[in-house]
Amino acid sequence: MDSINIKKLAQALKLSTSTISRAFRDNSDISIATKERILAKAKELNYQPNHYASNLREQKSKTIAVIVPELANNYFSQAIHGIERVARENGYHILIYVTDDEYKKEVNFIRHLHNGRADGIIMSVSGEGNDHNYLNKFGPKRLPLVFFDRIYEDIETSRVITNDYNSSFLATEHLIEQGCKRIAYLVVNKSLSIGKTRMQGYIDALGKHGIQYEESLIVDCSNSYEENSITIKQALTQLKPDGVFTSVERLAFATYYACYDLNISIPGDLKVISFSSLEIAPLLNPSLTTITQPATEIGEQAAGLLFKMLDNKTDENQPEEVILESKIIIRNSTSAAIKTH
Amino acid sequence: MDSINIKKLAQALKLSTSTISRAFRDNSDISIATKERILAKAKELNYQPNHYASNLREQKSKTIAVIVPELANNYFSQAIHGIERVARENGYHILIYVTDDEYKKEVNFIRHLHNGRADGIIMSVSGEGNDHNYLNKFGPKRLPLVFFDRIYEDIETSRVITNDYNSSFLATEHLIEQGCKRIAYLVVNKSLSIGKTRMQGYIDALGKHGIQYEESLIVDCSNSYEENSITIKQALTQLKPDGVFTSVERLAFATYYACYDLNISIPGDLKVISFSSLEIAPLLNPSLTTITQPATEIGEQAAGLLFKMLDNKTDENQPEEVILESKIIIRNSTSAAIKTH
DNA sequence: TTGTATGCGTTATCAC
DNA sequence: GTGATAACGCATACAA
Repeated sequence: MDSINIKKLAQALKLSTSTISRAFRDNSDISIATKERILAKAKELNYQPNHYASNLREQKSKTIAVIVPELANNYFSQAIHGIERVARENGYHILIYVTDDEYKKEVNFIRHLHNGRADGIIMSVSGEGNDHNYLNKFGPKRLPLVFFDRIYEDIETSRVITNDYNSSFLATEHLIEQGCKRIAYLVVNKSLSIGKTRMQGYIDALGKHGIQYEESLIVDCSNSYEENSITIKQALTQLKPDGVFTSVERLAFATYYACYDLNISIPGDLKVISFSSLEIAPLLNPSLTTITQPATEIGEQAAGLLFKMLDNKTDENQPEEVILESKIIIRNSTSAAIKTH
Repeated sequence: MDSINIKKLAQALKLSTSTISRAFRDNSDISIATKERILAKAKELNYQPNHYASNLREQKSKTIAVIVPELANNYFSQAIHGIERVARENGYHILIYVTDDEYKKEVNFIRHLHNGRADGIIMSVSGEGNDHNYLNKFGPKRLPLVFFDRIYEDIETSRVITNDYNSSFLATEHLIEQGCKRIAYLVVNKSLSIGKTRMQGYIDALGKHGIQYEESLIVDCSNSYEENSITIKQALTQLKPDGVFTSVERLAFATYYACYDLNISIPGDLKVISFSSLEIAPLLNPSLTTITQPATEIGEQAAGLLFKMLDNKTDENQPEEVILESKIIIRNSTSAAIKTH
């Protein structure tokens, strides 16, 4: 190996390795002169303390892992960006893991992260339907963990969520105010906690306005584009709703496509509102009314909570919960006017 | 520390650490019985070989770094997904670095990656305008590097690109065939190699069809949404183009917004085509004609090239170049018909 | 302020 | 087939 290391740098400077080491840590006392001499030479020889050796010594990795169900989704990419920003400020690196909504991958990732590779985990979960007690099996050795958006209710740990119940309630109410009487609710997985909370807001809003809740109007979709296309078209033709509330952006898109195909006019025949962080929602045809979550801020807050835990500023038995507000942005897809643009 | 390590596992089983170690590597000879006994106990105690110790020993990290200009962009998130998939298959982990298009961050990331943290780098560059010779300063110690999409022409290393010249030529020709006579070209940074290549296709297509190239029709935009909005509105009102070709998806969105504000009808008054990987381009108002790059495949191929290098299957002096084809998908934003929708 | 010695957790080499 | 030991590169306790 011709590569540089602390020993060679020490030799080149006729110093000991400990002095070199000190030059790279802030705390230790070392004369400014030698420190500068060392740093200069280090730069010249392109030396950097080996990350793995340092971390082995210090028992921490300055790395956090981010686990998300998908990447090609505006919400998650924005959230990750937020996490990235905060992590970078704190000198941390970020490992990315995508589960593709597969529970097994999630379990696998988490398990393999418990080998020192990461100091903490920020996750939006994928396996609500499954046994997620696996997280408790790590006992006190479990890495600091922060949930965001999609959480496991029964795992005690810090979390950043939005007020989904409220938003759903208001969204449904908005549709009602725009004249909708038969509002379908499209969800990816009814059993997901996020689906349940959002659904409850929908149900309660119906109740408040004296509209009978019909279970058939809950349309359970999947992660497959093709399947959803069929499901949604069936729902539209058979149930004949005059409003659709989708719990995920993807389902709003699918609804749009279905309406194009079926010649259903939005918002004339059908009004659509959706959870979505899409920045170009105003450019859709028609522009989409959205419940927009503060994705970037969610990421930042999640990272903030994790760093608090890493700094031992959080009582383990008192996980923190941050609840952020989403905004309903009304656009043409729920306009009471019949004519589209 | 109550945490588990190889020594404690060895004690618990009354075996030596070497035997334990062997159970976790594939090659060494070890009796099946003890191996299974070890793995079982390991699972029970939740033991995994410490990543940092292993990597310090083996001098590799099983980690690759991905550096991109931005995340909240369909192209990059799809590309990263592709990289992720291939990396995972090979048992590698992924570190993400976002430069926000800042050259300094890029240099900083790269420099700090040369401490063993990553075995290789996949990057779409941000600093074309600057001195990127810094990459050569590492000499033979430079980490294996693969460029994708945005590259430095003068750095010799493997790369995955699309045939931008061709696509631009065809895109421009398409606008001409739809009746455009004054086609503006919107670019983020003229000096970027990717901007230049794409621009040349535009210029040559004009030439082929006997249209005079006007430099004023090249509109140099920035990364700021507000600035671009002003720039584009000015360009539309002053230059009065009847077609716009944008080199980045973001500029097409900005053009749409500008047209909404200025009451310019697309495609009636102005036809728009853009490089874009947006999956919902059909849902825009009007649906957007795109040059769509195979983003996921680009990511997969880039990862593939990197692993080839890591396996020493690439001659260092013979970097590989993969050129993929983009597809032009014609939609309403370039329709010859006057009426939208 | 600087140097010496030790150990972080693992794996490879060499014995047995 | 298994065990003892050195070494990976670094950071700290302690000595000087």
